[in-house]
Order: sequence, then C-alpha cells, then structure tokens
Amino acid sequence: MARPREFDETAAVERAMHAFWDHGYEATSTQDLCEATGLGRSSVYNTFSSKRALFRRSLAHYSARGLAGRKAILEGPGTAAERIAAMFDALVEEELADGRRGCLVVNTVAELGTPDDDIGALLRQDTEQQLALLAGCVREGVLDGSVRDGRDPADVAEFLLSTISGLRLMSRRGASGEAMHAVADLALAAITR
Amino acid sequence: MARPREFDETAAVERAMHAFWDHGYEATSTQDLCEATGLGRSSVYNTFSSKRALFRRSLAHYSARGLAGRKAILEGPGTAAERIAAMFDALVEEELADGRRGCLVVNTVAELGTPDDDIGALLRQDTEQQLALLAGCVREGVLDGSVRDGRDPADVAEFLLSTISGLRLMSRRGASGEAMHAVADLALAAITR
DNA sequence: CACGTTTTGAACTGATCGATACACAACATA
DNA sequence: TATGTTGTGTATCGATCAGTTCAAAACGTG
Repeated sequence: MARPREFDETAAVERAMHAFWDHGYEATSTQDLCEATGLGRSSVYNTFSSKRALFRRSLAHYSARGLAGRKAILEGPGTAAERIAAMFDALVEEELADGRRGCLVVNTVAELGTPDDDIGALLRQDTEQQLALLAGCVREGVLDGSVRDGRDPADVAEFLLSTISGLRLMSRRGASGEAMHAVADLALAAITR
Repeated sequence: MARPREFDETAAVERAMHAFWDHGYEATSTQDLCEATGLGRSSVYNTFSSKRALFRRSLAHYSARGLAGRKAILEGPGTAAERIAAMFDALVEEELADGRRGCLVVNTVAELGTPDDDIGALLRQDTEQQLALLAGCVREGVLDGSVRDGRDPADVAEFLLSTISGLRLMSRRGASGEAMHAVADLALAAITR
C-alpha cells in the first residue's frame, strides 16, 4: 500500500559491489555509488542505510557468489586433484578476462584488516567456508588417491587458500598468465602424487 | 645560512610509513600524518610536497628496508633451501611480533592496483627485485642440491613470492602462527628434494 | 648586531566527504 | 476518488579532506 521501487535491489547491490571491487572501500565515494547503481542519494540511503552497510551487502553478495562458483567446481566430476586444477584454471582465466581486479575479500582484508564488526565477521566467515570447502576436497583426494597423504587436510587447505590469495595479488599487480599458471602448477604438484 | 630543521627527515618518513602501513593510503589523512610524524602541516608540505609524495617516500623506504633484510637472509650461510626456510620463519615471527600488519607493498597493490605513475613503478620495481633475489637463491639451490631441479627458477621465484604474499594476507586476516608455519613448510617441501 | 634565508605555527582555502531534511511524486487500499 | 504510505529528487548539513597563505621565529653569515 505504497509507492513501489523503481529499481531491482539485487542488481543495485551487484553494481555497488563492482564499484567497491574496482576502487576499494575508502576510495569509493557515496557519489560513486549513486552513479554506479543509477540511484539517487535518497534511494541509496533509504534502501541501504549507510555506505558501510551497502559495502556489507556487497561483500556478502560477492562471498556467496564466489563460494557457489567454487563449490560447483570442487564438487564437480573428476578426481579431487583434477577439480583443484580446474579451480586454479578458472581463477586465472577469470582474472585475465575480467581485468585483473583480484578478489574483493583479499582486497578488503589487505585494506581494512579484519575489523571487529560485521565486516570482519563476514571476512572471517568467508575464509572459514573457503577452507572447509578446500579441506573437504583434499580429504576426497586422499581417498581417491589423487592427493598426497601425510599432511593435515586443514593445513593443505590453508596452503591452497594462500596460493589462491597469492594468485589474486599476482593478477592485480599485472603478472602474466603464464606466470600465474606456472605458480598454480607448482602448488598443484606440491599436493598431488 | 637559514633556519635549520627541528626534525630528522628519515625518522619522519619512517613514522609516516607506519601510519600508511597500519591504515592504508586512503584512510590515512594528512592530519594523521602530522600526528604520526609530530610535524606541523607546513613542515610536512614544505618537506614532502604532497600526501602522495610522502607515500612514495614511505613506500621506497619500506621497499629498501625489506629488500635489505631479505637479502641478508637469502645470501647468508647454509644451503639455499635452509635460507629460504629461514626467510619464511623470519616472516612469520615478524608478523606475530609486529601485530599482523602484513606487507605494505602487498597492501598497496591490493588497495591501489598498480597505478600508471611513480607509485606503480615503485611497486613493480620492488616485485622485480624480490623475484630476482629469490630466483638467484633458487639457482644456487639447484647447484648445491637443496632445491629440486626441472623448473624454471623464475617460475619457482614467482611461486615463492606468491606464497610470501599469501602468508602476509593470512597474517592480516588473523591466522594462527601454526597455520602460517604449516603453509610455509608445504611450500618449502614443494621446491626441495 | 643586522641581514637573508628557511622553518614553523596557525588560520584558512575551496572541494568533497558521508549523511539528512523535506517537499513532491507514485502507488495500494478503502 | 480520497487517504495513507513509501520512494524519489533537490538542496543542504556540518565535518573533514588535501593543500595554501602569511607572518613570526630561528638560525648562519656578513
């Protein structure tokens, strides 16, 4: 019983996410967010309360999106090692295609650390979910024989996530696709037999 | 034949560097820099011209400092593998002792990308020097038998630098010392025989 | 001691920051 | 069609941003 929205809220979050992703949290002004989303200031504040709250929504959207994509690969067909290799390939190809933006979570951790608020909680949660996903795949790899045994799967997962972060940073600093593939290949060789 | 400075320029750069290191480029205001250095606005602008120029000085100072420390370890005694292990150990201990600030270069790449100016040039230069240092050590390791042969030393150097960046991010997001040591150990095992 | 040069402190610049106020427009319901 | 509720556009808020101005202070040199 009131005036309806003229815009799609999820689409607005998606556009805001890209603005934050490209320029970082601090360097993205509320004016930038208005232009990116196509909304007026009133609509932005009426819908999302504050810049930080919109960032929180953007981060949550990014996290869910990324986890779903990674889960689709890591729980797909093939041996665990093949799936991990496919994950690395997808990461490199995505970076080369999308303009070397890196990872919003990685960029945010580097810029803000892990603040003691809802943003920090979101960053920690994303990390834990990524680690759980990777550790599960590693355990499957030990069972199917494609991943070397003898290490704690949680440690191997940390190693893989560290490599993923390293690759995102390599991309952001402009490293070549060959160099990134070489790094991924070395990391893969380290955990397979 | 004029009034002398009341402060040490290098010490001011060092304090400014810590301010940028802790809070990032955008989130560090000129007021913050005045308070961190203990200088007035006039002195800051008279000496360093602009916030960005002071950041450039801070980054150059950090880069030189870091490269010298790493060079001391990687060109020290022991086999190449032992020196690389010592480098990882030093990194982890430094992070645990210094409050998980990560690496200023890594943080800057994540926040600003690699801009097409003197800051970007500094970031690229630091990366190239780190890679050259690591690649040299890897080549020595192949000769002394402590590092596995069969890979391009430049690729192995990229892998090591990627791991270093990954560890810096792990630290910044609050990972445990054990997890960081486990990642370093896995990376080391990947390149040694 | 007086002069020339530089540093320093404080006040201040226009611009932009994140956020708000408020009138009006647009709809669902009665 | 009248009413109540919510969305939107414009103007604006005080605060803070990076950076400047300028006069007084502090020295080395003559």
